Amino acid sequence: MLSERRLQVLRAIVQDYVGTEEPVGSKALTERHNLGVSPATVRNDMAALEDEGYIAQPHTSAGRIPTDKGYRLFVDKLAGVKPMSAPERRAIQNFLDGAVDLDDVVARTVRLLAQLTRQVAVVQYPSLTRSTVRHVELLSLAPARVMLVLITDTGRVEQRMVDCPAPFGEASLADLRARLNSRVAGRRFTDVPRLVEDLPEGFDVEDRGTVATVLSTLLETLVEENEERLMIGGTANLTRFGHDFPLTIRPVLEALEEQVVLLKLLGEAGDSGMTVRIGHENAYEGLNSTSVVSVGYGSGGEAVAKLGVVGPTRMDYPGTMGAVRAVARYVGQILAES
Amino acid sequence: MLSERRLQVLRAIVQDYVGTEEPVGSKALTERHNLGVSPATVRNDMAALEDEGYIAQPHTSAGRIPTDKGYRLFVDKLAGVKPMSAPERRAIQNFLDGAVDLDDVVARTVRLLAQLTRQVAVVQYPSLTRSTVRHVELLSLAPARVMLVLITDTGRVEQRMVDCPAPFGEASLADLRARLNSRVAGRRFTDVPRLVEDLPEGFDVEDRGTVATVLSTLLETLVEENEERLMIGGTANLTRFGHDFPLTIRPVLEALEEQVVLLKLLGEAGDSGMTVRIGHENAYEGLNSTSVVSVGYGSGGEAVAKLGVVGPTRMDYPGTMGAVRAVARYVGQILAES
DNA sequence: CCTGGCACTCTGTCCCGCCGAGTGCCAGCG
DNA sequence: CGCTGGCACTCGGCGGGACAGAGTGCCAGG
Repeated sequence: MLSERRLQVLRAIVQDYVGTEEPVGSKALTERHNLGVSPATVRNDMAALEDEGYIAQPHTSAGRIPTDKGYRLFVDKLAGVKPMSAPERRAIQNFLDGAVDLDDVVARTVRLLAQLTRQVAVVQYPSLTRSTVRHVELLSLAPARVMLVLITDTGRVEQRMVDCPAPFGEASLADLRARLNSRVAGRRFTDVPRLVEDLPEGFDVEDRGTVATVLSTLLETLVEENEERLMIGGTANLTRFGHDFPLTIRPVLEALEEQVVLLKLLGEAGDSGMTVRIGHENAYEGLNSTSVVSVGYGSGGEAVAKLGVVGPTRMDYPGTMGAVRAVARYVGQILAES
Repeated sequence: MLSERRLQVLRAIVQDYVGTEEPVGSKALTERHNLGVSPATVRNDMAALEDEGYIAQPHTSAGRIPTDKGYRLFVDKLAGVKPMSAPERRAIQNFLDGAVDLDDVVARTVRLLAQLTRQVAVVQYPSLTRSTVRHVELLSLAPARVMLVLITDTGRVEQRMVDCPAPFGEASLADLRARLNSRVAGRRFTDVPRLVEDLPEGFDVEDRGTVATVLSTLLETLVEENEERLMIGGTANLTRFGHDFPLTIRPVLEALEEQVVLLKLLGEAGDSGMTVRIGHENAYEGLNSTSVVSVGYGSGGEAVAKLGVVGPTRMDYPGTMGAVRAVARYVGQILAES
């Protein structure tokens, strides 16, 4: 167990290193933080912290920098979440309130997060899985061709074309539309399969095939759309990454383009509360020198999707976490209102 | 007027510089291209080319590099468009054929372009302006609340919420839906305003306000959606930009995030044929050290949107132009089929 | 357990000199 | 008149050496 002062030293090292981007030495530490002890003492503490793996030296006789393990301890025990100031909160709210539709909400959220944190922002579109059906519309485009439109409570619209096995009259279509909506409107997506299971039985034999086809397309849509979309922004902030540029930035840009990677990344994060993944804690190799701060957001108390930022492990964790949390909260409110 | 040989020298300089990324000198030129003359002669030619502003020296006694003006001449007069090889064409076709919907087509196109050119790819979604209406759907969500869904022939779906000035019955809604579709289905977006102008007149007085509201929302959607969307990819290729990294790359990343800038960029490009904007020819300052190669694409003979790539002025113009042209052609085919 | 002192180790940087690539110019040649 | 070889000059890049500064580890004393 580390003594209280050693923890303070670690905290000071993290703070200074985040601020200056340079390895921090014992003398500078005692000058900038009044620890009440001499540099020599701090040196002993640093040696201990290094033994434990919390900090490291780039080379002999250089200052120390925190390791991933050091940041982890810092985040878990030494630093809180820095709340946004009142003006900041107002600014967030104003900015998000201007959104006109779901796309706009997501787009604004990305911009906002990127600006607030000066890092790369990632926002997942509200997931279908946890949302509910507002309406299902069926349109006859040709005798044996139906367009299926699915509208969700988060304002998202998905459409699919259905080729029917047999011609399907307007009357039957209207009938199906009515029955379908009465069963699934307002229900959760996950419940839909169960709810429509026996629906074909109420129809004429010659229409059953078509009904079944439409239903299976609907279910397909629900599943497929779990291949969720996301939006990223603030990549220009990557230029503030470090000096050893191309090498660090390249894999990050690649990762950001691979939506699959990002979705997995967000998916792995805990479902409730804020998750911080530091450096090598990220499964994807290209992100080993970055940290990901993410949190779920949603219209009710329940999270429907996640958002977060990707930045260098050397980031201002309290500030970033504060911004991420605040933005998630307000986005949730906006979604609940609309 | 420049002599034939001087043009050859310019061409050789561009080719070598693009290949090596290093200023090219007279000796190296005579060795790598058999111009049939001595370095001294080439030096005289280079001096002339420099006087005319086609090439420049980074410092006294260094080799020459092409200027924007030099690239311009190269593109206009000295180099053709390098056609894709047969296997490449097959690969393009195979890759694009796998797409399942419009989003997928665009996404695949971006990836493909980025890979082929090893640069940043930009693909504009097919514009609504030039496409036609497939169907307009109206859904009653509440007595005085209607959802408007617009489906285009390119498979795009847009939806808007409409708050009506007065309650609107199901029967009226069905009536409006039917009349609206009979007028606009299959018509071009640009014709819609004219076609629906007198529609409210056929309705009861108490419904006219609502009908007008719905129509104006529809028209709004058409206009607003001219704020067209686009997709970009291959930003990781920016890392191959040059040595003076952060300075060059930052404004480019910023420009890429500003969809407005990009749309303007594509919009400024000529409507027919391929457009190449080199360095300072780009109005946006952040892109002064990049070139933009763009071309329209579309399902018929007509362009419905544009696509292109953004790369360093020092790029392989013939190859890039060939790839851009080929991709645009195949995307057009895909759109025509679906 | 903390402190001041001391010797040691590195890195980053500046300076210098050299090398090589490239140039411009000129006189000569076909 | 245009091409060529030769020549003197310029300049950036690179390697070596010296130096300063920051930081460390260790030790003896309070």
